[in-house]
Amino acid sequence: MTQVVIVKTRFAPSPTGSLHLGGARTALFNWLFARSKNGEFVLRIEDTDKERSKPEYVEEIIESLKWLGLDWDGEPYFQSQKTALYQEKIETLLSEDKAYRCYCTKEVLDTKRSEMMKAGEKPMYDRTCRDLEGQESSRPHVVRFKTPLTGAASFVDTLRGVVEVGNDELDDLIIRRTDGSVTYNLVVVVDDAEMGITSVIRGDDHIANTPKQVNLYKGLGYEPPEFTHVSMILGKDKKRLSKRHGAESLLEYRDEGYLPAALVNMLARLGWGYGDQELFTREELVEKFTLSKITMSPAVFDKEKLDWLNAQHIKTMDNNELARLALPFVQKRHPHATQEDAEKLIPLLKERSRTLVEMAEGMDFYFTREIRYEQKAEKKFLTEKGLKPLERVMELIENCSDLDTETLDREFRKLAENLGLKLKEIAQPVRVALTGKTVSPGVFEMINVLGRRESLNRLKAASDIMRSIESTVK
RNA sequence: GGCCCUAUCGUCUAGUGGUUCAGGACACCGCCCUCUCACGGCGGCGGCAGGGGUUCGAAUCCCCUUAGGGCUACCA
Repeated sequence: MTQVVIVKTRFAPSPTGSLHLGGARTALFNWLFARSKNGEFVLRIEDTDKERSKPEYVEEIIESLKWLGLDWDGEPYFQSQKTALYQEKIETLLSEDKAYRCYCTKEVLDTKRSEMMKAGEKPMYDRTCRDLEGQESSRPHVVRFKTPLTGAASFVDTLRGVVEVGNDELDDLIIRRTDGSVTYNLVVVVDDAEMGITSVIRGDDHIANTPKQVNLYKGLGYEPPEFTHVSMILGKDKKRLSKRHGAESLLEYRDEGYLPAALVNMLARLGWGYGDQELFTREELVEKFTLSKITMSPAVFDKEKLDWLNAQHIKTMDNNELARLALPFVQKRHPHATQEDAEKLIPLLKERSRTLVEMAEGMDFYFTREIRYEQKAEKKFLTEKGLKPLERVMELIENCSDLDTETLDREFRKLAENLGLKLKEIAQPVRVALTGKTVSPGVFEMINVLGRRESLNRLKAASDIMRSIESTVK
């Protein structure tokens, strides 16, 4: 009988803040590994810190993961609901003499620690209560795990190989607080083991915790899983990413008009590579992802590269889908905009927008009734000299049988030639007339979506201005 | 302080002892394309942190230094 080992990974955030880029990448790697192996990926909320855990953060984390498209198997698991299990494990450790009650107060511990620091010693618990006779459960106490006094704790990291730390470096860690609540190191071990997690993929800030946890695995009679520690994500100043670096929460990127596909691509390429390939779809990532290709060194997050990636994904995305994602951004500027409007305008903007915000801005011309001319644009292009050509353009649009871009292109060129002008000499004034700006989508495309009536209205308005200049001059 | 982790262009990375005076991408700078802005195409700038070993041969292996990061909580 062959035993098939199914891969099972987990993302285990503590709901003490928003999901940030580092956490999102950890989640992504766990998700990718599970999906690439046809395994399971579960979401576990580590809410054992009652003080700092907040339900709204749980909501935000879930919303972020959904936005990225990282779906988990089953229901989210909350550690706060599994206290009985943890208490049972602690009682077992106690009864097996693998843990003990410690009656030292926090104050005593704190002063001892600072004294040790002052004396230049290792600030460790002095194990006063480790071998105390007669353990009273009625007195206030914490429960500490009996870390072996000799030997070493080691584990295999997928990327780094064997990591070993002498047990003399390790403290007797607290596994249950005075108030009876349980602590992180105990709980992760129990859960990872009980849930059957085969591969723990987490931030390398946990690498120093792992040896302690390995001792716990042994003490509880569990087999440790495979560990993979992923590096941190840094800001431009090479410091750990924080508010100072701009967007901290993943949802801020959503609100700035980035595509989930682009964020996933970005996060994957930050600390992982597949030859020279830069652009990946989610499916390709699942297909090509391997743990061994993860980089161990910390990576600096470069927003300019995200911009580029976002533009690339915008360019290749299906128009309808893109319109759906862009619509909220358009409606923020123009509340009456519809899905149809967005779909009509997408082709004009998808080649020239880096974000959905830029895309929505680029659509302004379509929704604006009264064109407000930029001063520089007006002065340069709405001139007396430009009046005649503009009038000819109006005639052209009036008489043009079909306002598709090919016809317009052909007719505009013909007109330019007849007038002895370059195409740009008529295209620029028309652009200003239609948008008030010198930068916009192509004029033929704009005329096409605006339609004959509206295009003529705008050209008429511009020509009136040009005429008034003419009369002032005279 | 102690312990642990990391180190290729400004940034993300390819590279796992020899077809590499180190390849790609972003950014930047030229040129081309062009109705503007973009897109795109072509080209350029730019790197193995430093020092010792090992080896016929080192970006690749080992050691030291330096730099950055983490842990050292009744946080996770």
